[in-house]
Amino acid sequence: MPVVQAAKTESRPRKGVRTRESILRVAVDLASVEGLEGLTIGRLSDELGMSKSGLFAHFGSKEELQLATIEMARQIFVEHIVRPALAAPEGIGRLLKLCNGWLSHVEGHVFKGGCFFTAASFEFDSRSGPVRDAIADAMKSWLFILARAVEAAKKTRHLKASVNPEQFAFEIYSLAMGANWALHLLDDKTAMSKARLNILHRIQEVVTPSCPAIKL
Amino acid sequence: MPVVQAAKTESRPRKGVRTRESILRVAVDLASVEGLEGLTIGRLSDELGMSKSGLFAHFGSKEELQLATIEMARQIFVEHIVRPALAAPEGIGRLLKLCNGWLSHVEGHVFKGGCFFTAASFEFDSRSGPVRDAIADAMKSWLFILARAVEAAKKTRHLKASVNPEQFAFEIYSLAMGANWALHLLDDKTAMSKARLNILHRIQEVVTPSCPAIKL
DNA sequence: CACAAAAACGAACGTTCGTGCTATTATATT
DNA sequence: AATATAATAGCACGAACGTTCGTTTTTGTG
Repeated sequence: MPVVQAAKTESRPRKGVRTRESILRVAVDLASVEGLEGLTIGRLSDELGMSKSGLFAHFGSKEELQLATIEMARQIFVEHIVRPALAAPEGIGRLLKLCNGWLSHVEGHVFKGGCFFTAASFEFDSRSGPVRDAIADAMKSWLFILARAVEAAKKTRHLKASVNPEQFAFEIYSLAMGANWALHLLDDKTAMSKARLNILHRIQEVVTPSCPAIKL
Repeated sequence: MPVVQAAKTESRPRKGVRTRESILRVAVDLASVEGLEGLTIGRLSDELGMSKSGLFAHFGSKEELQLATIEMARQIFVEHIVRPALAAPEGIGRLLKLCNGWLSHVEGHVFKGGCFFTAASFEFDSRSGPVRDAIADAMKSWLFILARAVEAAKKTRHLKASVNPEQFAFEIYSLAMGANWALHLLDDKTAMSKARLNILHRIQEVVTPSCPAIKL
């Protein structure tokens, strides 16, 4: 009587989940360039040198593939931007690290085509369904993390008590999105440093006298 | 001997150009929702109750259709946002009218799916070719108009001399894009009024004492 | 090693994509 | 009203889409 074995701790994952993961890593990059709709099963299987049907079996539908791709992008994002920032102690330092991490990941090479979620946001913002919801969810989480960092920086008396965390997080993120836009669409190499100045300036407006010197 | 007749002034345009225009009006709305790649000739011809081939003949290729759609969107944008603002005299008033016009067109119904160009920007920002170039061109024009309005407001002594027009225009536009994003993806009804406050606040930072009271 | 389960494949489905043709209908001008 | 031209429709194409199926290969385990 064959029984599904509960995953042993530390044991090498089954072949299936390993391929699934490698598929999704490529899918994320492909989608960040071509969009989540432009992400095609045929194109993806070509890229990986495997058959369409073999790949397809891992997901069962295109929508499932899209959702899994979003989830993978989310993990990569957390790994590269959120987790490193959480290493810093709460306060202005962590907030700056979040901002800088986000800006770096846009110019850097975490995703091939700039920020995965920004692209996905504008692709699905006028649609409905599970994919759009998943993107919106991820974005709300990110804004929440940013807002919580602002709130914490208020608690450590680095930021003025008058600051509205959600509002402020949103402002900062808007400036960051603008930088992503200018860098990729307008090919403006100076966009990132300008954005760093913009954000720094905006933060500087609301720091308390007791806040240590900041830079990005 | 058939000769191509130069368009008589004030004469009703040929049937061809009339249908072409009505096609493009629908195309703009469709593309603002489904994206410029999602804009499909079959879907578009269905929407208009005409044949694929008949519609196709107007453009000769999908890329031409995309380019024409962008051009039409540009005209609509100018008509609804730029031209009304140019009615106001140079200075802070015109700048505010530009900002307000843009924000209104996002919540309003100029394009079905929010700002056409913002969506197109993020769809094509990692690609290359004529379509991407056309979008980038349109965006540069818009930023230029915005920056020129800032510059003019400096000349009229409404804004401080220290303001960098390009940089400032970019900041304002980033905040506006953020509002578009929050409204449509996060379905945040308060996004627009928040954005108005954000932008107003940012402008207020750089007005001169001689500048009249401003509001958005 | 044997053998069941999992994973990958190859071929084909019906549909839609963009794009050519040719024929027919509508328009505009003499 | 006749006629040349412009506009549209009809049909077909090859390719790619997402998806299904039955078969074969690979993998992990007793």
